Amino acid sequence: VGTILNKGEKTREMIIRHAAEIFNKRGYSGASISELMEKTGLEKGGIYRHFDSKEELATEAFDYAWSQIKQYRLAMLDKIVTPMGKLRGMVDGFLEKPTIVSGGCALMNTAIDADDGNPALRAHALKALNEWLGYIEALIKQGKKQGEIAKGISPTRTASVIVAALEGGLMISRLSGNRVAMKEVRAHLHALLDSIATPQSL
Amino acid sequence: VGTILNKGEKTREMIIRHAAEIFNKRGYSGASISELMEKTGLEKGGIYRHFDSKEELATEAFDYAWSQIKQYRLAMLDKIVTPMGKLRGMVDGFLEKPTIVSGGCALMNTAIDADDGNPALRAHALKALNEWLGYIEALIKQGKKQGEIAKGISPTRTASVIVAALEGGLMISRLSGNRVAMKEVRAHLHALLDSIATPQSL
Amino acid sequence: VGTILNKGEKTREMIIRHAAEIFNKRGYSGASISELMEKTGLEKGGIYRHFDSKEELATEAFDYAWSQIKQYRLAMLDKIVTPMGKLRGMVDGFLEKPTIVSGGCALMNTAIDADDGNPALRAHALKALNEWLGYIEALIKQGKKQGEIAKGISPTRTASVIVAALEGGLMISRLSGNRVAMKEVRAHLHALLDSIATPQSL
Amino acid sequence: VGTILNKGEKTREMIIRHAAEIFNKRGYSGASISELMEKTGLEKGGIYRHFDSKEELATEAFDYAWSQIKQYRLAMLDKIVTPMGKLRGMVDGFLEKPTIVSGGCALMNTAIDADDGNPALRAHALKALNEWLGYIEALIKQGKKQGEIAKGISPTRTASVIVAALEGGLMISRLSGNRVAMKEVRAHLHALLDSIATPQSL
DNA sequence: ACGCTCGGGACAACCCGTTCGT
DNA sequence: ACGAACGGGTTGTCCCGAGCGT
Repeated sequence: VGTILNKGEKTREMIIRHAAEIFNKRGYSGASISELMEKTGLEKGGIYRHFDSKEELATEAFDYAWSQIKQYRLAMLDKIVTPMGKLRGMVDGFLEKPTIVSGGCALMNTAIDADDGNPALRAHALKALNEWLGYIEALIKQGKKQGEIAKGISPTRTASVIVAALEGGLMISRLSGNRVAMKEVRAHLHALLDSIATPQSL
Repeated sequence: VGTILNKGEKTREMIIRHAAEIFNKRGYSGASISELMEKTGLEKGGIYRHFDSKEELATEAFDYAWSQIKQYRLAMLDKIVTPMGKLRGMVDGFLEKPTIVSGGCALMNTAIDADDGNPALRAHALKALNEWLGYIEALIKQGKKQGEIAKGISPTRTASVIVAALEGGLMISRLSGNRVAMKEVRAHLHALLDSIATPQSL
Repeated sequence: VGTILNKGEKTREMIIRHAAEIFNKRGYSGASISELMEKTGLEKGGIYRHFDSKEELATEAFDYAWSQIKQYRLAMLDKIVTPMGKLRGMVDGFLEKPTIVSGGCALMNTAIDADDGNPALRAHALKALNEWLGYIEALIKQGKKQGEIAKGISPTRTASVIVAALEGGLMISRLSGNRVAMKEVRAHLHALLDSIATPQSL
Repeated sequence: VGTILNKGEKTREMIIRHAAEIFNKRGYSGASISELMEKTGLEKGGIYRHFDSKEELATEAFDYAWSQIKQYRLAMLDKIVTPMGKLRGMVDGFLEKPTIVSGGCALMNTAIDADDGNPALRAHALKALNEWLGYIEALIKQGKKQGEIAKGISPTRTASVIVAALEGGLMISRLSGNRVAMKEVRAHLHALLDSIATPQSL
């Protein structure tokens, strides 16, 4: 962002950008270097100059995808000030734009793809998940401190439920080919948020 | 089950059984016929005698996995009579035994794996999903008819939320390596079920 | 022909009939037992009961094809009495019906297919070729004896030229997709036959 | 020829050279990439780098074989000036060196091999055939213009007959294992050429 | 005797990720 | 950054035999 990159670094970033999409669509073993060659216009040698192996490429691609997702989702919540507002905005954002990198949610895709074998990739996905959960938990705590959210509410539970419902809803919607499940999940989560808000904050 | 199978049909079923596990663990393109050869003890000729292609094998393997899951989950709920009881049992069953076929939930795995490319497999997963959603919706309707569930409750929403939360929770738990998320989701869903129950039924 | 065949022999003959067509179309290595299975409606075991190997099948199929060709071509010449008439009839017959077994001339196909490797098949083709050449040579000799063909004419040369021109013409015609070459060859061979006839016989 | 080739192009040409021989000997389906690997000393990857498929390899191999044949046959006729002389030289050349690429005449082999299925290869063979026929027809026309060949002679017929007889004769000779038929055909074609020559040119 | 069911194992064509010299 | 080559992997087809049932 604003960083000045020399030629090699720009190429590397360009490769990662295309790789992120390919890995997200095809999965680790379904992705192929040849498809990456086509998309980037580079030869194999040109790719392997920047990465030692497919696995390294995959992890960097995931990190890139996740950083894009974070950037987009957080930017959306930037102008909202209250924790509760941010939580509602996050839920709505998932319905409006469920997919940042084409191919679905990179976190879920990678989690499912890497959970048997490929521990390196799995670790990166886990880190991303914990960032997300942690962000929500922090919002809950902040909301409680600010009197916006009731004292008894468990940050862990709320975070788990929100992430689970959003991801599960996205999976259903993508498989069904419609947004029905996502909309239902959104309505449910708004109701959940209503229920954890303090009376005076409503 | 009690069916009498001749030799070929037994072999075919044995292949599918192993294939279900392999496909569920590795995904479609990560699965290889050679691994299936090792597991079954058969040579290629012996496998391809029963299936025309990897894709046919994959769809049959998924169908088998799904039938196993249904059978197990439904058997668990067999002795429960009320719709609400069945719903609670379903939620609890997911925590107690989240995985029937090793490698995770075959439905979610296949949904994620097949959503870009492989429309045949995707169609089978979609059918399974709709069976599940439909089963829950039917329980809700039945509960309403029996006065156990409040009239205003939307079967579609409830079904979507339950499935989404369970699957999303499972994804989180598998990635985290612990059952925290699953437990939180269970608690949340029980609260949801409490909230849709009629006062007198509690 | 008129022979009474029991069940096994009838099946065997039926297999050969289909095999002749397949081998003639696809060549030895291009032909596959599975295609033969489809055509015959038999399973592999049912085929291999009657033949020990693909090679045996191929040679028997060729012999069958050649016998069909001979039968057809000779029957056509049956009512013609003079040697010269038979020669002209043979040339004309090639234009009218260049192919008895579908896929082209079995003799040429097999000769080309088997000339590198597959000596058994090659031997059968050679035998067939010699039969044909011998038949023509015999006609020439008979024609000379009967005063229909000039004394100085070489049977070997005439036979070689006729067979070569007919087969070469057929190859050209099949490749071109039209009968031009066959017609030119026929005209030429008729001129050749004119030139070897004795003056009084014309 | 005098072209400067870089490494890849040299390898590619080397592969084609070996492929031409293999395809000419074994036919399309009888040829195998493994044999090509042995002959070239390359591994699979090294071959498939230069060609996308067996079919592409086969057509390029045929084109190469045909170019070799043309080059040799035409070089032989280079010092001969009259059309009639070139025709006689062509006929004689076929007896002296009937085969340029080992395995027989690539044109006839490919024509027979590809006439059922493999339309791409067939098209290349057809093009080659038409080049040859066209070359002879051009010689005939030129000979007529120069008064060396009688006016009434049909170029098409003469070309068809010459090619048919040569190819047919070659087939017989290769099958018989001797040159008898080729010699007879040569004698016959010389007589044919005598007969179409104008009196004064003899 | 005949035909089918089942399986073996070699081999087919082709693509993979990767390395290395230039 | 490319171009060339490697070698092991992929799915799938080949021909064939052993054994069962009719």
